[in-house]
Amino acid sequence: MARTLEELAELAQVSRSTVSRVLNGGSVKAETRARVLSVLESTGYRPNVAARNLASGRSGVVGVVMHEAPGVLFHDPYFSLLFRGIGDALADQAVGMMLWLGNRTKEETLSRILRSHLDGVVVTANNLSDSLVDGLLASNFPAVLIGHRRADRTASYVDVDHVAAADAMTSHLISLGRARIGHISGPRWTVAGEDRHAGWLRAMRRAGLPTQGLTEEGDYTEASGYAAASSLVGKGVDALFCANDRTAAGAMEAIRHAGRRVPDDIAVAGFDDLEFAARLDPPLTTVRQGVEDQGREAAHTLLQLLTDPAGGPRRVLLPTELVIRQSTVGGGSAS
Amino acid sequence: MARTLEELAELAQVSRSTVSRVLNGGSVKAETRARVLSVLESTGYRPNVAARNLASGRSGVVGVVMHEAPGVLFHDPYFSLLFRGIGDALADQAVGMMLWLGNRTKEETLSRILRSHLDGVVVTANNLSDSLVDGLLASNFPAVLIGHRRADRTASYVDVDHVAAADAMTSHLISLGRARIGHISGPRWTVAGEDRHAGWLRAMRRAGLPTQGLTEEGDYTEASGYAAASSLVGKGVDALFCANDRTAAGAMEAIRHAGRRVPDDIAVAGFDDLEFAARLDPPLTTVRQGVEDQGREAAHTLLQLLTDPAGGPRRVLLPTELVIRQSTVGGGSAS
DNA sequence: TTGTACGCGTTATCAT
DNA sequence: ATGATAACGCGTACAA
Repeated sequence: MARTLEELAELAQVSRSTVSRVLNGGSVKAETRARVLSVLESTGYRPNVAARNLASGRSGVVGVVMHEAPGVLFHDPYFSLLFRGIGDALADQAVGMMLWLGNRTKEETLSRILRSHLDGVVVTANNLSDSLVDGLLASNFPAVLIGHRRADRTASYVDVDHVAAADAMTSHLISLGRARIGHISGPRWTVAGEDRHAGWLRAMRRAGLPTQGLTEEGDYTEASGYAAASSLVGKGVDALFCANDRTAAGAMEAIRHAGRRVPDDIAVAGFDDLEFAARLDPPLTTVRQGVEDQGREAAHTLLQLLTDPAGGPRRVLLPTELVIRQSTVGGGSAS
Repeated sequence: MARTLEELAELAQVSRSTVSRVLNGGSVKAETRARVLSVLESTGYRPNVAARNLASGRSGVVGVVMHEAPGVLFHDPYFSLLFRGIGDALADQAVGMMLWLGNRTKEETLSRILRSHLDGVVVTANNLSDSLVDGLLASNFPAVLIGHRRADRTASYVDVDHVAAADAMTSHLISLGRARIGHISGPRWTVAGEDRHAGWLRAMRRAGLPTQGLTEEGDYTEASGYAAASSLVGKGVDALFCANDRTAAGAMEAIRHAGRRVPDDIAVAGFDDLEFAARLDPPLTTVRQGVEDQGREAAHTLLQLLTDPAGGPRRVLLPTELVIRQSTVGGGSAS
């Protein structure tokens, strides 16, 4: 049960430095490396995090900032999945985290973070403009954004390509022969709201289809989906692409109440592929985005950023997947 | 902008050790202390966490274990509030945390925690028996439990006195002249389910009231409240004490559907005082427990435990508060 | 009461 | 490729 590099070195008949090198990827003769690795393995050595941090000038703790109202934060599976991904990845690398959940004002949170000796932060920010993000970036604090894009190219972020995914979904609807395809967007001051709308618009224009009057702005809730759909149904849409699954659920309800059928009269598509989407009647066609993966990836990206700061900003776009179900392709549903 | 003890020492014309002493509460001459403190203040010094941890043999990171299914974990405001409290308190003390949210099996989680060089853990465990808790305690790992009581006196925990609170609420109903008071409990293998039931039973027996056939076991959901209440209404209850607010909401629904009125025919009380409780019709009488405070207190307790391990296990019972609203005392509601 | 000196376990910079 | 050795910043016996 060797506890220190020193002891390992003795067991492997090498110096501390060599052991440290094999641990951190220095250049070591293959034979020596193998010997050290076997000792490493047999002793179940775990490096002392505090010592490592001290020597390398880090704190070993990164911040996780989700500055949201408690209701939003914990009612939306999006954040919960993000949490799992981030927490899991960090725990895996034995790095601690500090949570900043909006218990205070953004200014207060920002100044605390900057003083907190954190190595870096993972920040969720769904709004196009966010003072906390601005402040963080302005101070050159190592940060990885989730669900946030910026015009400039200085920020590191992890996201999905909302525009491309929305375009793909809209194209799917078009390929089914639908022509009056409405869109219920999220708030246009959010990244997802704006970008998914842009994707819809792009696909529609490319196909030469009308877009005028076919957009309603919602707020990601079932209620807003219901209201928006009620209005759009009156405008004779034959398909609805909704900004998220919850909105789509509300829209399907409205369509049903209007005496129309899904998908026969109006096809409906969502975004997220939350668990309930597959259990709707009919099951919802939607875009699957691996939220937990986004969290995990963001943590990894931050750790890389810290390991190699010279590498410049990292921009990671995770893939999405079209999940085609009966809400667009029919399939003998009785409803 | 002094960064190290050394620099501070120079500024204050004392030695490193003296500065360290005023920081950690050693004995220092008042005059000297004042001088050091003023330097401390003016420089905005922040100790290097890594160095401190290394010197004192800690890791500076504590675990937060909420081994629950994602649905439960993030749909229940209980956990979200706990999170805020714990995270806030830890961030305040500049200590990091590592999240263990049940991404793996309990065995895997346990073994990882034990190898993770964590200083201690805060664990939520609502079940009377939990293998993760057992394993943690068996290995003498510094731990503070939340919402978990144990027969033995070796564990540290933070909780509210469910029995006393349930007794108080039941007594409130009794004082209103109600005599056939039913109880819809949580699952009896949970601490809250068992203890709140015990409190109800205690109050009823003390008052010499009947309890036979007046209990139904629910599972904290609205649906179970509805079902249980439907059954109990048939048994002629004139009051219902429910294990939590959600159950109470379901119960009120059932009572209304049965053509009875709240509170005129049947008084209803809940437990938790979640946000929606006050907005029910009629507003719900319930027991307020400061969940966020429990989280904050648990974090503090753990830090104390780590600072002074000789102090033995800490047991903290936080106060609860009876919140009397119209669901028990009437008050001119038209419904 | 105060200061000196050593140790904590790594990483990083030198020689070799 | 490998091995000494010097930091890293703090706590703390021990000495004064």
